[in-house]
Amino acid sequence: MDQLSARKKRLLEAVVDSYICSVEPISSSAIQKEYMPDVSSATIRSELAGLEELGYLVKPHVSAGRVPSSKAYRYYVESILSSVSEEDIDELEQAGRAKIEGVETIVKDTVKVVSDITNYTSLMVLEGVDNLIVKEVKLINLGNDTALVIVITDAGVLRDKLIDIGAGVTDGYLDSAACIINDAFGGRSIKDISYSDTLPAGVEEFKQVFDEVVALLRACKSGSDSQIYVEGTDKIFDYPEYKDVDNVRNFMSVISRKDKIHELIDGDSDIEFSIKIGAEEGVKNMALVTARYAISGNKVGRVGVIGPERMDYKKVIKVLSRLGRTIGELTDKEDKDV
Amino acid sequence: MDQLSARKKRLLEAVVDSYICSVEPISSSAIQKEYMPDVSSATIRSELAGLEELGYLVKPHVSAGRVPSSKAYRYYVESILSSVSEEDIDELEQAGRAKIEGVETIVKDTVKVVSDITNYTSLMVLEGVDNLIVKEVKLINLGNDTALVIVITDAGVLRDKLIDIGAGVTDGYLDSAACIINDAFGGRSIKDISYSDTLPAGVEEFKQVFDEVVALLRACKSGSDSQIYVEGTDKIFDYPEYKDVDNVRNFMSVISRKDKIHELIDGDSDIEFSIKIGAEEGVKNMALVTARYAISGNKVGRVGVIGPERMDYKKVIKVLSRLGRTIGELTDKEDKDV
DNA sequence: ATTAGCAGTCGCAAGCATAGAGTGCTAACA
DNA sequence: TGTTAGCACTCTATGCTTGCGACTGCTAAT
Repeated sequence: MDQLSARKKRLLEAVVDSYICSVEPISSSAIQKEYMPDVSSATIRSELAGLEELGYLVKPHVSAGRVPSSKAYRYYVESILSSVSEEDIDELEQAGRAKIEGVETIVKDTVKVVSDITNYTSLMVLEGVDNLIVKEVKLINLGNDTALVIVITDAGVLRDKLIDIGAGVTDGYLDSAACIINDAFGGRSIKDISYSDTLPAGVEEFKQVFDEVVALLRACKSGSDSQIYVEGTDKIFDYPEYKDVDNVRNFMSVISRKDKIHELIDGDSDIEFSIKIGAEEGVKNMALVTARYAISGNKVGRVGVIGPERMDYKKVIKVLSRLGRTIGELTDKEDKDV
Repeated sequence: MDQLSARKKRLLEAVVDSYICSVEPISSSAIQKEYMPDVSSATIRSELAGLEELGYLVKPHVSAGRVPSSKAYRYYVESILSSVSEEDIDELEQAGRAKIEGVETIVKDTVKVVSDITNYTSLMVLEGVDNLIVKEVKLINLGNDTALVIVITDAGVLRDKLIDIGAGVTDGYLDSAACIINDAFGGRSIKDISYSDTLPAGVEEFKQVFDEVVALLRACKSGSDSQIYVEGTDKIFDYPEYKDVDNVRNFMSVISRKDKIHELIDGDSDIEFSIKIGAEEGVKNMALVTARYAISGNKVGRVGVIGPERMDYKKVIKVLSRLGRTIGELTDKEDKDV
């Protein structure tokens, strides 16, 4: 990142701030009035020209004011982040609730709350399930040759699924199978489980069930099975950039394609804040801000918002960095409203 | 519905058909060329004027052709339906799969398939869960003072949820509770279960669990808990009417609000095809076509599509009325593709 | 280094003329 | 009475011109 003079920095921030709220090109005189009454607009103009040359600002046309480029937003965000990280970043964390609610409920609540307080479309990606530890696998006979498999991890119930078992299976058979499976997998992390896991010798009769469970656990591994929750899709219509159908379409095509979202945040799973801005980072005319999220101490994925490139980064980052606290207050409040 | 002359009927259908594919106002001469070369455009004009007076057609402006009104679409659909119902309406039905897949999976698959073959946004509403019969309720101790409740109905696993149980609960306690609960509810339909159900005398120790289960079953009753699945949201961008952001916004506001969708189809649960067209029926500039759907013989809700007012009703109705068959072929095909 | 002043550029809205599409009406016709 | 040809009329869409307003970039003076 370039080294800017103090004044250029202030200027750049002024442009971004102004633009974020007005969504119209910012002129030199506007900045002078609101931010720097002590220098003339001409001075500001020449500084702005410098920032433009460096790629931070763009002119829609020659007689218009300046608009921040994606690069400007990135710079802007950088400075917000550096000040936040000194202050306070909580690990975004939901403890306790996991026990009673299950992962899915927490996720849905969280997404809703984030969308409501930021007023942007929010999303949550479950991943990093890899690192959860299998506490127990339960097999429940449902009759009709089917059984329900429940995987319990240290972060709560991870997944349940129906599997087909052979005809005439008894509860006793399932109990034994469960024992064997728990002996094999209990205490292991999901990422360690693979198709090369095989039955211990002497209990070949449980092969079918065993294999089904292995397949299920494998399917939990990141990618193939990871869920994405989106909330507040219609919030984007509040923002003028989405008066343009192309932008809306673009937006929809991102949030409705799981793989696209994964592509965007893949590889950032260890980063506190992952921030993607603009076409160069895969989100044309948009920004995607996500933060790491944990339930009962286990990193399970990322929460964040997606919206216009000129989104209110300060607010979003603040909300995300305090989510653990905020969510408690917010859900309490909502319970009363409803 | 008005009684139209045979020629007016043909004419009206011609206009709707043309408009459905061109999405541009239809002129008298265009109709003459394509549908009625045996009469002059002047004759057609005077007939069209009649249809306009009856409210079936609208002119965007005086020197434009005609565009069908919502009323015209309703008439059009009526005639399609009457011909279909004579032919073949299968009960939309998924049997067998329920056993192994669970309700949710089937629903998700169905919605996807409908969206893919119609090329419209499709949705499915689970309701009428009321009529399912409780086969069994299972309680599974997960440790940490929590238990998993699984409700098994004649249509498969309906719902599972974690509940909080008192400390120090044993498996035996849960087994006994399950017995009592099954004695109370087994074989009954969900709609019959209410808060006035109380524990039999002499087993007050199970009150907490019992009450939790009642609450859960109550929550399954229509409305409070009914799920809506939507697929293919971005399909609408293929249609020119959604070049207009207001329409998109409108569309989004419908499909992202559960209550709105319910409002629209509430009361139609027994109707084979529920078709809502235009503002007068709650969907401005849109049409919503849904059909009854059953899993293993139990009516569980409705599947359908939502799209522009001038959607391809023939195709949609055909797809929906044959869904049972189609879905089999389609999913087979997809499995190969993927 | 900063500034005032000014020329230059561009977008945007309004005004106007024109071409094209389609209708409604009327009078004649079968 | 239903149908038709012909014509006047209306309205949209497009392109062109013009003037205004909003900025900027440059230059010369401080």
